[in-house]
Amino acid sequence: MVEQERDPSVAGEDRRQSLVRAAFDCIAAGGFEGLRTRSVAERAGVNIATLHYYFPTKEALIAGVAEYLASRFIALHGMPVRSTGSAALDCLHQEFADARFYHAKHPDLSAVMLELQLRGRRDPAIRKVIDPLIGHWRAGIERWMKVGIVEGVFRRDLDVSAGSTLFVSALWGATSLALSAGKLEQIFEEVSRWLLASAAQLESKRNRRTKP
Amino acid sequence: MVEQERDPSVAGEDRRQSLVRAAFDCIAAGGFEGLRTRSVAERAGVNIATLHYYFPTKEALIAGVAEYLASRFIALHGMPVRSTGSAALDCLHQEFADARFYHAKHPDLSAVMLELQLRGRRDPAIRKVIDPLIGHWRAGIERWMKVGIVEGVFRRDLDVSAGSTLFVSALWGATSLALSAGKLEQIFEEVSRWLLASAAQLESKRNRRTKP
Amino acid sequence: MVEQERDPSVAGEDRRQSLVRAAFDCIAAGGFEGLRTRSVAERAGVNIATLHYYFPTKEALIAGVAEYLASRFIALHGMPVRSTGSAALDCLHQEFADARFYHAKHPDLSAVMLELQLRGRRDPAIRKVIDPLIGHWRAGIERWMKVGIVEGVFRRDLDVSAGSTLFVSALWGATSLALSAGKLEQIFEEVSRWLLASAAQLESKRNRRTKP
Amino acid sequence: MVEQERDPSVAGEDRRQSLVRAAFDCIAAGGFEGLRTRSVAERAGVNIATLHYYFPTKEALIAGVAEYLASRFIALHGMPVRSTGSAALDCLHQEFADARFYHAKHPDLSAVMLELQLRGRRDPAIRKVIDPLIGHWRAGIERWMKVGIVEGVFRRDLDVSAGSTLFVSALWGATSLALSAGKLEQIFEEVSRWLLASAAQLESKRNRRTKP
DNA sequence: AATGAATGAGAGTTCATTCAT
DNA sequence: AATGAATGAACTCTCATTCAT
Repeated sequence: MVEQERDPSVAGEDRRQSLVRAAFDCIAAGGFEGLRTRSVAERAGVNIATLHYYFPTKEALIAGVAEYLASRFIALHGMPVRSTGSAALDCLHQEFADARFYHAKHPDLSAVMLELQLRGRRDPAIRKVIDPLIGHWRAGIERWMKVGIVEGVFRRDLDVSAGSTLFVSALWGATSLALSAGKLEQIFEEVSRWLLASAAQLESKRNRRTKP
Repeated sequence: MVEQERDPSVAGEDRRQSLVRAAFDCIAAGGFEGLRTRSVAERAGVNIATLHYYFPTKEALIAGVAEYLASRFIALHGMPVRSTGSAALDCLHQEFADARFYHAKHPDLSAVMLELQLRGRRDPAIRKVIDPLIGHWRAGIERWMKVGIVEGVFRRDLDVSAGSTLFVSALWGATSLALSAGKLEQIFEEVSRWLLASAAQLESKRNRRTKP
Repeated sequence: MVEQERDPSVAGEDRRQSLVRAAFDCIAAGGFEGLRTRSVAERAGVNIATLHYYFPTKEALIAGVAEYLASRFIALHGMPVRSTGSAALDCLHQEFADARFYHAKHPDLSAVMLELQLRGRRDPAIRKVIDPLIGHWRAGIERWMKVGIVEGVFRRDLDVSAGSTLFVSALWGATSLALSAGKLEQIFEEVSRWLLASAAQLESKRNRRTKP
Repeated sequence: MVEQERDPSVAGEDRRQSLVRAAFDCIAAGGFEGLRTRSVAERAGVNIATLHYYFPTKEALIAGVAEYLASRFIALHGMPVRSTGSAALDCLHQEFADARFYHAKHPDLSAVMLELQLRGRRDPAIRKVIDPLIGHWRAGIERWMKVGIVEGVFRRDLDVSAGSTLFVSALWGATSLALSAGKLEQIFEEVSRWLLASAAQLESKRNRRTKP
């Protein structure tokens, strides 16, 4: 995505970064199947030999992409959702908002994420980066679910371990299936119904949100 | 998975099939990234030129795999789950059972499915096969959700369109993230809590299931 | 040396042979240091991919050259020397004549032999072909030395094991140092003086040879 | 063989020397085929660009190695052999002792010598260094052979020109074929028989040597 | 229907060399 | 004097595809 013209002032770690970014963009555009070191070098505006100066092998470059993705994944967030009165529900809603945000503004991010995760099935080096990322994500969800229960907003009998796994699975599947922003919003409604202590409570929360 | 030894009596459409199956196995084993026509031909026990006699290009072969997958996906099912008294809940439970079944007995099926779906992002020919497959699946879920509502087992206010999408997303994500059979069973509990008209009703259903 | 134009009638084992010969010529011309598979393929009049169809790796090609050399080394001989009355002396003289012959008519043969032998220091696969070749050669010399002793032409106290080793070393060194044909003839005189039972006997033999 | 750690106090001509020595070691270890300027620079503990500051091209570096070899070849000697009473025979015996010495203690020296000599076939710059070296060596042998004749120890009819060539060829061949120390000693016995005026004389010489 | 042989294009990687600093 | 960064050219090897048989 980011076009990178040759720039003599860029050097060292910056050049590494620009190569990783170029590789990232190439993967986003054509998947691993179509990833060519020459294209990456070209996109970064350097010679193919320069790529190998920074990354001895293609694998090393891909590992660099995985790390880069991890950093971007953590850094980016969609617009904050309006409060429902429950910090927990807000937070989970935020996850959906982020997914919409990625889908709309950074489709490459989720594309590369999916590519890496699928490749991770056969590449332990990638698994070592991606699995913790997803694990960390799920753990965060689980923590907020506990908060929601303490808040008295979520069901008492919610199994936070299974629940967070289900939540992550659903969001992952939605990303994988490339659901539209509208669909994402719709299914969040159902997620709310699943989590909230009562339908009545949900309604009161929603009203507060939509009529502030 | 299916070992295919060269058999002189096999001819015509059968040879096509054996090539598609070989390609399927290759994709299951190494993904698209590692798919080599030579490996496919070898696995099918024929010459590489023979492969090209039946499939002019690699793309055509892959399209064949997509169609083959569609047929297998519909045909296979896991062991039937025990009845909960609700045909609808049974059916959705069956979906989870099938996912477990694929995961355990036919990991190649879900692997190839995931590969194809991801590739579909860049390949309209594949999308044309995979998207209807998933759409058909979701529609089936939606129909059963309606039945569940009519049965009086599922919540009245369940949005069957969003609900079926959420259900499919969750199951797809679970497959993609390679959740264990145990985890799958756990998250189905939460899916039940989400769908059922009341927690009490769930309990009564569960009791009937576990103590028949 | 042998230019090889693309010839559709050439196929199978013949093509292998033409590739080996081309590699042989390349090594003769530029040593291992300058051996390029592309040059070999070009010289054989085929595509580089064809070379790899017959020889999966460069190493395999080199092994083929070693075997080819072994066969040529055995097959070729210089003009037969005039008899001195001693079969043994004639035979050893013949060895020198062969060396002259190689030097004059097949300089590539000795060049490749030297290259292979030097490479053998680091390449067991080559040693396995070259060492037996030299060993076989030395054993032949040793046998003839024994004959010479029995004939009464060679010294009684000649140590045939050390002697044959010395003989081979000298001839190998002479080849390596690229001695001229004239020099080779001269040093054979000294070899004769070393081997023969007496100087007188040598003279009488030589007279018989030069004045038949 | 000579490990050369980066030393800031080393400069100018010394740095050149350390690079040449590093190149020498690399050739000894892997031959010309495997000679990489980067490895040489690394071994010398300097940057690859520094190597090119001192040697504009790889060829120049190799030429430097050839000269370095010439200097080392002259400088080194094996343990002095016990006297046989003949200075000439002692000297030739010393040559064999030196060959054994090189073989045992400085295998790199003979390895590089062989590599250079073989490369000299295609590289006039190397020939210009190596040929005089061997010529000088042969001339020395020839001088000692003359001394041996004057001493009355060597045969009167010994052709010192051919003889010295034969001697050098044999020793060169022995080195090339990597004869063991034992074999070298054995073949020297035969060399003695070839050179000495009579077998009786040899025996008397040997007795004097072994029972001093 | 089936194949062995052949290939053009291109893959990842290497290497001697250069250049700004 | 010395170097990190950069590169063009070339390397071995691969692969989908073609073609004569």
